[in-house]
Amino acid sequence: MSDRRQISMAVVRRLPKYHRYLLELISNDVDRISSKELSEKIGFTASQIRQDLNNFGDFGQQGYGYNVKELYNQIGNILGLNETYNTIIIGAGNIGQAIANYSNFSKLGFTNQAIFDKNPKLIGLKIRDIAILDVEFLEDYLKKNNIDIGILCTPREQAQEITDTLVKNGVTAIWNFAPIDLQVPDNVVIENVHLSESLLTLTYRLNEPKLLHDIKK
Amino acid sequence: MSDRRQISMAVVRRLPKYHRYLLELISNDVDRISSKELSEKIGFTASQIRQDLNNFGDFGQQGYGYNVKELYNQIGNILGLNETYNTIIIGAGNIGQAIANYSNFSKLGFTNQAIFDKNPKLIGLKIRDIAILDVEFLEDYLKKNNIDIGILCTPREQAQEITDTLVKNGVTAIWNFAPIDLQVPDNVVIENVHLSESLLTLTYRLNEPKLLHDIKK
DNA sequence: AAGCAGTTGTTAATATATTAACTATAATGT
DNA sequence: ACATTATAGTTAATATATTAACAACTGCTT
Ligand SMILES: NC(=O)c1ccc[n+]([C@@H]2O[C@H](COP(=O)([O-])OP(=O)(O)OC[C@H]3O[C@@H](n4cnc5c(N)ncnc54)[C@H](O)[C@@H]3O)[C@@H](O)[C@H]2O)c1
Ligand SMILES: NC(=O)c1ccc[n+]([C@@H]2O[C@H](COP(=O)([O-])OP(=O)(O)OC[C@H]3O[C@@H](n4cnc5c(N)ncnc54)[C@H](O)[C@@H]3O)[C@@H](O)[C@H]2O)c1
Repeated sequence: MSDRRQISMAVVRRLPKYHRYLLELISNDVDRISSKELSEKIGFTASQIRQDLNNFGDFGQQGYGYNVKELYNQIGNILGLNETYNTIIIGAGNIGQAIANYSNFSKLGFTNQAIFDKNPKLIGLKIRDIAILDVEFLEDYLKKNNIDIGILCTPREQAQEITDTLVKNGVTAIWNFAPIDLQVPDNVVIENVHLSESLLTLTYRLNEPKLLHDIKK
Repeated sequence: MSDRRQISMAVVRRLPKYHRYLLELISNDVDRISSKELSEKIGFTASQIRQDLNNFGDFGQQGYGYNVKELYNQIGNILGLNETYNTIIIGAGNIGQAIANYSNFSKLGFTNQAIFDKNPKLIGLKIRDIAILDVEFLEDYLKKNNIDIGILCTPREQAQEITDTLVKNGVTAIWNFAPIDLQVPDNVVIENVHLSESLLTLTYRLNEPKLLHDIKK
């Protein structure tokens, strides 16, 4: 019987970490690993590791453990890395350029096909051989090209409008760096990278001891 | 009695979002808001909002709701934004420069005091008036200056070594962009921004419907 | 001034996530 | 071949997080 329980985000967010640690094991020529050993490296409990993996299949073998290479490939497949992805970046500012310049994403199967901006000073420039195009042509471009993921790097004010254009033209995944919660239909997936929020959790924790001491109930 | 229960990260990660929405309300001249109204905007349940806030104090008033400005300030204080922070960036590449160029952090009280790199081509250049220094002088610099937060933007291979230098010289908070789990003593707080992991959760979700259908139990 | 509607703080119930315990099985050594 | 050990998969127990319920209180209306 197929089993369509949806996997919780808590589990999903651990998967890339398994993937990363398994790659490290491969590069150290480790062939097999038990949940217990992996537990000690990765910092999850052995039980959690077995639970997590079992959501997706029986990848291990009793008395033996997991074959590192096979598990790495399986998790890669679960994460969708058996496919390749066409991306575009909208907003060629600080973050947009940083992402465009990062070469490692292509190793994972991501190909950035275009960059869009509205600033005439940027339009026409190239980043790693990809020209920055006028955002005016975004809709047109989307109609002619099959884009899987939109990487949204514009200021907050423009983010929803760009999102609407992306969604209207068939993009179903958005990696969003703007500090806003985008409105999209149910079939579109969004992953937010809210850097300021991330930074504020750090200052929270820096001050927490003092803070909790001061709270009187 | 003071009450030192430690607040769960689930709660802490929601706090910056409250802060952001409250600022938006302020800029829309909204004076007061109930947990129910806020719930509709922010997308948490009203119950959760009241629970979250009550961890830190009695900020609302029955029959009235919350005073927006006051709550905004309270949450700012909880997040440590009543203090200011000196930061340094280590690694002046794509991400390091993107962060250095971003002007909004200073509005929140973060002052980037220096940038370090080991690439001679970068050393001496300036980003928003801050010179890029030779990382050789990092330790020396830390001994002479009071730095609250290290922003780690080097490649993975160098990240632990830089971390050790930071920690050894009194830095107790690290905002880490390198794809590695840093080892630090208990008193040091780390916030990871693992961009590749974030992107992989997106591809996971793009493929999830097909994936779960294929899993046979 | 009294009563009603609205809303919090708080406690209780439920749901979810994590950890532990157990069972079945495979690998290994004698 | 058999016994022993290791270890996954799975079920059960526990812990955590979320949601719901409700009593206490406030502000507003009449
Ligand atoms: N850089 C950071 O460290 C940082 C930190 C936190 C949040 N963010 C967020 O990330 C996003 C990008 O930040 P950034 O620092 O790269 O900003 P940036 O100003 O450097 O870049 C934004 C780019 O978007 C372009 N743009 C504006 N409107 C556009 C439109 N309609 N279509 C296409 N392009 C458009 C601008 O011309 C600019 O080049 C912002 O929303 C910002 O709030 C950035
Ligand atoms: N740019 C991205 O989109 C992206 C995505 C995912 C992860 N990351 C991670 O973020 C980190 C930075 O990425 P990037 O794209 O900015 O890389 P980058 O190569 O552009 O920049 C790294 C910088 O660190 C400097 N450096 C190297 N060793 C150093 C040392 N010991 N001390 C000081 N500086 C040193 C290099 O000279 C370089 O300027 C990396 O760990 C990378 O894996 C980046």
